[in-house]
Amino acid sequence: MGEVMLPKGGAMPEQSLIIDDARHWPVRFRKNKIIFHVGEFGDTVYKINKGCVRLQVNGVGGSRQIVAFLFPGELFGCLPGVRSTAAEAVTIVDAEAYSISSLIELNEKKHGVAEPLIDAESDLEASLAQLVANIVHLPALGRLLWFCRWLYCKVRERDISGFIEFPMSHRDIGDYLGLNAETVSRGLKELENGGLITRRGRQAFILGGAPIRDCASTGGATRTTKRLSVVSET
Amino acid sequence: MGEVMLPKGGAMPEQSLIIDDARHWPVRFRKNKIIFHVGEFGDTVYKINKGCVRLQVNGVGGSRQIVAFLFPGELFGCLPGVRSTAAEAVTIVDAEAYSISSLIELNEKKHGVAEPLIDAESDLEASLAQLVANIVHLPALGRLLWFCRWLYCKVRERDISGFIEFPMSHRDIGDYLGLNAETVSRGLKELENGGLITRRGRQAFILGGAPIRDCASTGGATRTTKRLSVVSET
DNA sequence: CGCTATGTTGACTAACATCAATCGTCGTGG
DNA sequence: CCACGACGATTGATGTTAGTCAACATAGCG
Repeated sequence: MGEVMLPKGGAMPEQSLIIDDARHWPVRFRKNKIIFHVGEFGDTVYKINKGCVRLQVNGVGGSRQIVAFLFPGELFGCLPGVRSTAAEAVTIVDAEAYSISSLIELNEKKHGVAEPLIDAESDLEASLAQLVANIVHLPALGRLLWFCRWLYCKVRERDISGFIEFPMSHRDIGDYLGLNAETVSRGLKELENGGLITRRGRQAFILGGAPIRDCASTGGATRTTKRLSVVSET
Repeated sequence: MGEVMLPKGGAMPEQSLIIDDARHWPVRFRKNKIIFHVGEFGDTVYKINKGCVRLQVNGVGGSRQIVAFLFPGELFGCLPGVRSTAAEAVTIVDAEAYSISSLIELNEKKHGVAEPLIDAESDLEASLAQLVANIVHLPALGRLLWFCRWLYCKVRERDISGFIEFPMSHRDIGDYLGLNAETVSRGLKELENGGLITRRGRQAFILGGAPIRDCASTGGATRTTKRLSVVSET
């Protein structure tokens, strides 16, 4: 109780290999390309090889709510039927596409095919629920810190000094966390001032010097650690 | 674009009858009884016959985030494996429990068994995404009006004058909409003053005199209809 | 009949959205 | 190679909304 669940770090492509016996083909999407719309009928499952995908819905007044960012090794579009969210490429995306009919066929011959798909949807629901909880109960700084820690677990590509890079814009981050781009900018600056993250250039950062789980106990950030500290009680 | 999706009104028990060939048994939960916890392994699907169930996660600092309210005819716990949310009975609940292994078995003999389950999860994801979007982009009054309209579609039990009753407390509503109980109370009062809803006694209400789709154009509420009007452009 | 949970109302405050202006970077085309 | 334009990031000033704290009312339940 009271802890914030971080997704299991890193992609697990080995688990998804079971489905590779089904018919599949490579696809590539350019930046900001719409992969599928909300409400359209879908019979294709995707597995990301490279890049970052966002799932989103169109909110009121043309606003956009991003509900998930997906990274290599992850599956999306696993439930056949009407798409409950839209999918767009944040960066250039290389993915494998699987036809659902082929997966169903395969599932009848071999058990365990459906499991990665079910797990993917289960994870999506869990992370969505956590997202709502965090948006509602954490202040802007807390949400940003949570996002940075989450991203740090997800993104495996690091440069020589351990920096990772934001694949998405501040506006994307804001549309995910329920903030606007200005607040994202201010918040990241404040986290940097508090020693919780370090930035270099435009969009590279690592979590502050200490190990991840201690990040809230480092730094003398005064008011920042008030409700922020709750986030790191893993 | 820009519209708020309301869930398809009313329960559709006839669709779920396909799964009734699987092994199932009646269960009853008392008010506030925990049906399953988040993170525990689940091999049971439930179909509500009577009452109201909430799905929720425990947020930071002991706070609670409700992610869905479910009503008669609806299924929950459809994905086998680890529960991504907890489930609790809002009222006394009568439900049917189905063992997943029995459903899987049945699915191999007869097609279409999995569809109601998949649809249930698809609906859950869609409504969760809409919930996030509405929490982020609508002010308190807008969220409450959206909730009332949604409830009015869902709850089929009405008394002679068309009133329906809130099954859940103001705190529950607040934990769903990202508001606190005080704001819920104030907001409902303001909606009533604006003629958008009518209350009688503690928790009964109907949507204001006009047909539902015109509810935002009725009433002279001045500032209320500013961003509220967007909600009703169906 | 009292206790507890829930709902209501008021005053105050802080956090974040909004608007606006500026800067930096990248990509394109002359 | 440089000029231009577009997009994203940054910074500042200001206002509104809803959270918080507190007190009280009411209903439900034993």
